[in-house]
Amino acid sequence: MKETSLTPERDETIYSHLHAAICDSRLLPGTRLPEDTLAETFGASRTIIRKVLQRLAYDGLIEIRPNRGALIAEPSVPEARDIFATRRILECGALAEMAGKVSAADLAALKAINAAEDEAQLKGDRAAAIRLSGEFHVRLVDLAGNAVLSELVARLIARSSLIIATYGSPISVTCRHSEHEQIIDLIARGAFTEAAQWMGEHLTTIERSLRWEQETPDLQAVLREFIDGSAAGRGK
Amino acid sequence: MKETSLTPERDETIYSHLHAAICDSRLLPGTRLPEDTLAETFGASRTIIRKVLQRLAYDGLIEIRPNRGALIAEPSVPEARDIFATRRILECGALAEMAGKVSAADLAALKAINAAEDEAQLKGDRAAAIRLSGEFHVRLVDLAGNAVLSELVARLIARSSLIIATYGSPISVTCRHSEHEQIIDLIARGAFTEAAQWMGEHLTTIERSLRWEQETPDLQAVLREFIDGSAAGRGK
DNA sequence: TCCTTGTTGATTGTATACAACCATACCCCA
DNA sequence: TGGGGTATGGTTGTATACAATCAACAAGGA
Repeated sequence: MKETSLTPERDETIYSHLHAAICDSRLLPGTRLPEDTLAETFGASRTIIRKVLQRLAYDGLIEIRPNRGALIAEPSVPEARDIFATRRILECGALAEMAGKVSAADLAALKAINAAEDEAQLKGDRAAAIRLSGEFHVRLVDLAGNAVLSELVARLIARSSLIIATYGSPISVTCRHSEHEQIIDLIARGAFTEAAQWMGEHLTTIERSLRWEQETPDLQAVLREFIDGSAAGRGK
Repeated sequence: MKETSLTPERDETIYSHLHAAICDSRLLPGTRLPEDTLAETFGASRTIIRKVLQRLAYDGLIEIRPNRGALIAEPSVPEARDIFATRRILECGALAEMAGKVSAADLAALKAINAAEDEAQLKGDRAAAIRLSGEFHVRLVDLAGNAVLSELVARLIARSSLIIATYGSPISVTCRHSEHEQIIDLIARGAFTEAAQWMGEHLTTIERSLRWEQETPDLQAVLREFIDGSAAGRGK
């Protein structure tokens, strides 16, 4: 891959690199992003880095705390629920507006993505599986032919990968292959209402597979348990 | 109006000033926004102005052309249609999730906004009427209790004011008072499904009241017609 | 031991200088 | 007279220097 594009739009390439790294869970929530480090890494000045960081903050992928620097966002539980609820509204709405706009080639492209995701899952490539799963949802919404809608959904899906990185269990974090297949079949049959209903349940399934409770390491309780254990069992 | 806030977060205040000016149609689509001029006006350096402009560009309220500066965005017809279609999906979806969350105080607040809009309309204060009409929609969606959804809708409504500024006829550009009233009534009765349906039709009504045709002065056609007219003496 | 307070190092916030670029206007040549 | 190449002014793009801020640490006193 090109290391740095010397000519134009360095900020664009830096942005996409960071965006990809976050969505692939190669940069985990909570990771700090000092401007100097990034500037050195990408061979750019802090001015460029700053522009990129602001854009990522708008996307909700990082958080910029005044005077304290940027870090990969850690979505709160309410925020995560809101994101999935909004995705349900948007993606189901997209399906409802898709009637008569879907070609056979579109369906074939979706199937290809689905197959690639399946393969990645079998090979144990978790990052690729998550990325392809997201791409399936994005491409699906694209079929509605609404650029504004597509962009909103793409952003929410990027944030969803942060949610999965924060709350997902190591296994079964991504969509079940069969559910995507089912949606494709329903669209092929022109059953858009049923497809939308399936999509709603599909997203609910993903949301349910997350572990909301583990948030907040609960330092107090952990330490107390440790002290109790050492006090009752072996002396200090 | 306050000229400059000397203390902190100048960018925030500058942003909100510009945002308000755009949404109130005091800055019309196509207006150029040179960095120097803005910097001088607000008493800040170009660094601050740049940050604000990027944020406005992200909101879709201005367009930044590389090396050529920023200008108030002029939404294209397809973009405008997409924005309204997306609003329909989101606002109707919000209504559907509102069951059991609406208090009497919420309804009273909506009625107050509606009354204020009505008053502004009677007084002929077009800017205030547009602003209050938008505020009604935003506050309504807030009742769903989904912060992510609220933010998306708020952004789309801000862009809608640009659409109205570009394509709206001088009269009847804003929502009809009675339609907002009707939605409040339906919510008060707990008829959220009907309210969502009404909202959909309401947004379609707004969209239909715009004049899509006048966009693109159609230079080619105009000139050809002119030439034909002078050449043929009258017409074809 | 705990709390307070001053210092220090690192990091971000802002302004400004300079380079790059585009659009206009001008001039020369056919 | 018109077309094309070229200066020029004005505007944006980028880097860097400096100021402001915060967190961590150390030292002093109760």
